[in-house]
Amino acid sequence: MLYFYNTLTRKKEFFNPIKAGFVSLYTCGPTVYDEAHIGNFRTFMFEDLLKRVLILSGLDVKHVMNITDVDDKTIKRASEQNKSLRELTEDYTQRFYNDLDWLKIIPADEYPLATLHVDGMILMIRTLLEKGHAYKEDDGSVYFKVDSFQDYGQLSNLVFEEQLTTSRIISDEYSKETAQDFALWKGWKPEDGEVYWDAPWGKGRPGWHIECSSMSVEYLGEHFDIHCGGVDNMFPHHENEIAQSQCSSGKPFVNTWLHSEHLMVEGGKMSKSEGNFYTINELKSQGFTPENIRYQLLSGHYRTKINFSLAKKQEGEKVIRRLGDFKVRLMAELNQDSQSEDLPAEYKIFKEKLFIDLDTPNALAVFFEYMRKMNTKIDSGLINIDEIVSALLFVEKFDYIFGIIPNDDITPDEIKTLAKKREAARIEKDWALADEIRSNIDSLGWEIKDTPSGTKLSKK
RNA sequence: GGCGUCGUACCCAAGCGGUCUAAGGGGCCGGUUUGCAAAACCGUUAUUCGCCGGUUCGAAUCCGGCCGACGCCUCCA
Repeated sequence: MLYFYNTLTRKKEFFNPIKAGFVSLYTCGPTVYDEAHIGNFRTFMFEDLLKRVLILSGLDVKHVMNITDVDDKTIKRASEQNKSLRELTEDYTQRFYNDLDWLKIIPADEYPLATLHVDGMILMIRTLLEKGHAYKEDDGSVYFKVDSFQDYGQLSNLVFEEQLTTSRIISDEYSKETAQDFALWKGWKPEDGEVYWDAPWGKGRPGWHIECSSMSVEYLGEHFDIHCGGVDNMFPHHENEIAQSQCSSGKPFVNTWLHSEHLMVEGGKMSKSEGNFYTINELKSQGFTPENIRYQLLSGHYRTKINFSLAKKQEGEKVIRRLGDFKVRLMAELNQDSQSEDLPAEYKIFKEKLFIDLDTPNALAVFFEYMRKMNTKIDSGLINIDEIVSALLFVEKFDYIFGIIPNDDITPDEIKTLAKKREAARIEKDWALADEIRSNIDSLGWEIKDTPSGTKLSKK
């Protein structure tokens, strides 16, 4: 039983896929004119979480994420750097994939590039023109006629007559009938250089919103289950997608819209135009691990603003170490065979938390309490093999969702050899030598712990 | 100006009218355990939920006002 907060209705709703057992999921991807920042990845991480929870619940997911590889910014950046549009966007797209991989985000099934799907967009624009939802301007641009779609504003809950005319609207360089009309097609201008496609109404390039409408239809059909993005995409991007898609197909577009809140940095929104952002590479060089970033991003609920902070890094390190130690401890107790495949009762509660609008903070709390309970049992020696096995199964499920338990043995041989020498010294009760070796290991960046189940090494 | 979110311990963060003398995590301090250290475990850290009123038998939770932070109103995850 899955429930999600649907932006369209502003309520938590029971999730019922269009086709039983299958979910069609579209998530707005990056504009590849620069490296993505941690704020962007908050959204991609949330979408990954959503996908993992859908899969955990037993559904098959088809996930499509677009890559915006043509727009004002990409064209501008390419020309500044004296590169072709293709060179620039391929580079940043690759970096984006690398960052996703590093963060342990499950890849989408499809990453359609806007530039390879212009034909579909032209078709959709033609339909909109034919149906009277769009009009051409003298410069070769085509605009969507917002007045022609009665439900415009339903997602973002905006009433346009009352809107303040902001400087951005006033300075809008395109001519159109009414301020809120938006571009489906942008007529070619000299600064676009080589970047243009031929359309029946003249050469130019697609507007931003049309790519998602067109590509989602192509990969998921006219009517699909879930569409998500950051809150800032609610308006205008998603609002415009709804308008385009519903007017062209005459059918409902998306059943469930999910939006993640912004990531803040020093109390303000992280954004490229403000210049206050961290890229993944910057965080890497600050010593962040993927697990630590995942912990920071997943320990708050996706619909609340969270502040990304270096201060929370220590907290993350501690939590990750505890979880890793717990897993190692369970493995060490795994000394007999067991046929048990049962998960502990707490797993059911854990799942229920996640199934109600991705409640990661409470799911974490459930797991931590369980972990404490199990540690106590192991301490007391009153644990049986079935409990160990089911705990390990729970750990596996837990980490499938959170992905914050680091991968196993990465200890270099040099350190292992030292640890063995120290073990020998300890058996001889040569504490001085044992301590000397320990401090030696310490200075090499590794920590040694003597536990009831043996000596353990971990990276500091 | 319009729409909207948030303000809970030293820090992060649940809570959505009674089970709240408020979960979970980090930190601090004290303890058990241990060759020492670490880990693990136990205890301690909010009679109180930005402030002021109201509704109610009952409010962190609902309503009103105020203060403060933040977001959207066509670049934006």
